Amino acid sequence: MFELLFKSITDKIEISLIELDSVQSFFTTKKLRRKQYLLQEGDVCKYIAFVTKGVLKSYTIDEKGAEHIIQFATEGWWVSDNYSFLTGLAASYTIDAMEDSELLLITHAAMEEMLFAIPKMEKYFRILFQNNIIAIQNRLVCSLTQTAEEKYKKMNDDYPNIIQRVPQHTIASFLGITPETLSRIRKQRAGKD
Amino acid sequence: MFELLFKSITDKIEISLIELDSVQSFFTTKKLRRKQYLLQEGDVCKYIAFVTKGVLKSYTIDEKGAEHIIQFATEGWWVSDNYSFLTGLAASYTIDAMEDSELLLITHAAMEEMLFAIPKMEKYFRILFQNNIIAIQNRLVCSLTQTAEEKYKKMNDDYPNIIQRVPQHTIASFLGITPETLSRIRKQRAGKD
DNA sequence: TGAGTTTCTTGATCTATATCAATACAATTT
DNA sequence: AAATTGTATTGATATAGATCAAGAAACTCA
Repeated sequence: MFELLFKSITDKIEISLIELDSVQSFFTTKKLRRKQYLLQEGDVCKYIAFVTKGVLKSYTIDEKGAEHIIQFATEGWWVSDNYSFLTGLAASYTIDAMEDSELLLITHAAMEEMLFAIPKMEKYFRILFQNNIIAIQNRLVCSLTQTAEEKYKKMNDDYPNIIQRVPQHTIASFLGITPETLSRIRKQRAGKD
Repeated sequence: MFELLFKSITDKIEISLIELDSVQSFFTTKKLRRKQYLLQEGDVCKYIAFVTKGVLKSYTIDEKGAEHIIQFATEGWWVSDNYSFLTGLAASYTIDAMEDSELLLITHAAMEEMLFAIPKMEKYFRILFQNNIIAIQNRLVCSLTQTAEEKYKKMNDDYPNIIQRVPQHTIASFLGITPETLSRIRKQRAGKD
């Protein structure tokens, strides 16, 4: 259950088994069925979640009811509405499971306690977030500069795994294009590469 | 010189004056003239920089020589190519000054030393980066969902200050639209609000 | 199993924004 | 002050991708 989290931590910082054991004690586990919510827009994001199994998506919903995907989270990734989690204010993102999933949850209070008890975990999260910034900025550049086809190709190269596990119209939303456009791109591309 | 940095720190964590004094010792100062580079694409990003005066932009350059703005940094903001800074590999962003500017610089080695000497600075950067993620994700959502006019209006609301200090075609690039489109939007909008 | 839902495809049409081009204006530099 | 360079405007035209619409697969779950 905790191996993936421990790996994520030991990849970034030096930490003893005893301390890892202590880290573990601040988390609770949760299973989500496909389509179940972890967080609904307007609620307060009580936990940040580490995915040990499954796929989740976080997204906004516009006036027309269309979803705009912020992030996919699979095994080994964190997911939350950072803004709501930090401030305690209403979340603007919805998070739900796209497959039956298993999570490690930590509340805001438990997080504070953990960081106080094991200060080196600050470093873990600092590095985690720094890597995250790099990834999101990269995605932002792509969204500003690339054509629909280039975006899809890059998605294929970077996250082949996600493409296989997630419906096509959800990929389209993640890339900021319509499902119709993605369908046409795939048709054109068939056979390429 | 260091007041703005100290403010940024004390806004986020509890820290003594003695420790702040120690923080200060890890930085060097630098002045940049308008149009001078802090970092050129392909070089290694040796420093992260805290802006105490002026405006900088970080951007990529495409095959056609067009700039795509990643970020503006004014007084009180950090700027760097995080990826290059962390890995020591070649930077994909260029950073230069749009006004005569003053910076506080810290090298990778000095940063490591500082975080070792004053571990609570990990918390400062963790919070800084967490806030950064919120901001970039927010920008990403806007770039995926909003029209050119909505983007420009939001930019006006969120960063009126930047709009006044930065040429219009650079704002356009930041928003992912052409200068011509921005010019037309401004014409239409004249008188609105 | 089969009725309902969800997802994908394809075609016809529309539109926001890009591109190309020319001019005018403003700000630096010599 | 002239020359150079950078910036903004405006018009004409092109186009990538959106939207609308309808049918075909592909799943799910009673």
